[in-house]
Amino acid sequence: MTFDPIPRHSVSDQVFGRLRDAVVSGRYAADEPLPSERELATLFGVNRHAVREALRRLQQLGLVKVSQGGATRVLDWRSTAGLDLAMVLAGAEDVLPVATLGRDVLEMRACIGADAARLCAERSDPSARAAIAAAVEAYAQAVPDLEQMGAADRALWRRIVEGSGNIAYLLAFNSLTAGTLAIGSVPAPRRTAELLDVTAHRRLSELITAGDAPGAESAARSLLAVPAGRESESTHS
Amino acid sequence: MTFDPIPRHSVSDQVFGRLRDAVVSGRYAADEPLPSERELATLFGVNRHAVREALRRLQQLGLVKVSQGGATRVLDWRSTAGLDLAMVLAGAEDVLPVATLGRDVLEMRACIGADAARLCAERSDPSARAAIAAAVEAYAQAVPDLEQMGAADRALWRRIVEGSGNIAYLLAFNSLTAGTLAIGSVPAPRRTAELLDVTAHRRLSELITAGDAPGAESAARSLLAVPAGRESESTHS
DNA sequence: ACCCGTCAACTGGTTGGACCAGTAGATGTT
DNA sequence: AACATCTACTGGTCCAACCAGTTGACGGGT
Repeated sequence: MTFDPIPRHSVSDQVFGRLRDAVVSGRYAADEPLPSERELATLFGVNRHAVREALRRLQQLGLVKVSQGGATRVLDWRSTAGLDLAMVLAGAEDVLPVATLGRDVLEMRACIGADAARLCAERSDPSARAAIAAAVEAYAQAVPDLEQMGAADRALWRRIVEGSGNIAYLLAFNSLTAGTLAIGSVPAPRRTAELLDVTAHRRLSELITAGDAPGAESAARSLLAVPAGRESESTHS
Repeated sequence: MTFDPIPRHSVSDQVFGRLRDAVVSGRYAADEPLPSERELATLFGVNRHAVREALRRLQQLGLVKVSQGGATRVLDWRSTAGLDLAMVLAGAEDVLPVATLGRDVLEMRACIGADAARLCAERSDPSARAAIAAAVEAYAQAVPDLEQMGAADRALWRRIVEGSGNIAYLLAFNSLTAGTLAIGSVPAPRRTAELLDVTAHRRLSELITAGDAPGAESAARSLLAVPAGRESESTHS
């Protein structure tokens, strides 16, 4: 039994969360002006500075556009927000109108994972390959404990993505694994099956070490394949 | 000749830029504490609130970890930053130690574009396919003007990614196209060749409309293929 | 000599209020 | 109706103070 630290959100964090949910859930239409900073401050019962810090973060995410003199307007996040929104969306739970986000993340994970494995087999250096082999071993060691295997699996994929030498893939990997999204919200049986397939993981590592790019790609692809049909269950209207 | 608006950065924006560059360029090692907010404020000659807003944005990007009572520590952005860092990195120019970022973005674009085309052919609805066909036409209309073609091309791909129904792909697409990164910093001759191939674009649209998933995928893949070798030139040590 | 509680000197978090700067709409003139 | 102007907003910045945690040094205990 492990104790999770009690989450202590600062005032501006909470304001951020509220505004994020309001924007993402579509309570404000695109281009609609948000209440003024002073107004939000009184509405939330906090100081204006706290509101400003929250708005800065929303701006950073691409959810709003603030402009001096004019009102702060809501943006259409589908066209302006970056992938980082996915990790912050995990905290929004079923507020958002996208119940398929879990499937989407898995699909992207499969797509990038396969290509990263290919590139890794193509151009990783010996030390990176050694790290991958070691990660596979650590993964095999953890075999009975599912939670531990999950962590080891993630560490292994990180090594592979690092080995691909593609910074964009690495950053995307971070976006996809951060938050409890990919891990917690999709504990599907398929995920368990993937985790248990130690042999396939070993084989993937061997293919990469052998420099077999097409082989590594297809091995990774079949390992990460998203189960067809049976979309993740929706919890809202 | 069009006039770009003169960029007017607020104080906190500038502080953000400086700190971002300092962190990304590795001037601060991972886990190293940043100077205190009060100290930074006097160093930059600005108010503490401006520094705080900048730090909030850095935290949002995954570049630093602030904790009350303790110092604000720099994180290893390779393991904590999300894909959004890519769009902000465009402003960092040659500050960062990764000269291959342009190639990386193109690789990821190809990877996601191909899978999005596949999914789009698989499960897009008629209206989405009509939008794609229309976008192709608009693209063909712009044929002499390279700049206009670039814009139309981006609009077309957006339609395709939207048609894939994958939110994660859409957000990643935003991350990759935002900033002048993918567009400006890689005006390679290859890019021009891709833009001029109107026939291939038309064919891709037809394959999607026909619901030919494998065909659309391979068409997209060959259209987006990143040129081998000849890494983007480096402008720093 | 070592261990451990206490306390002071940091750190970030929050508040209030004041003023600057830019925008947009109402106002009044032509 | 068209236009300049002026006012009442908007966000941007600053100051100054205080709250709330963390850290490490100091000193009394064992």
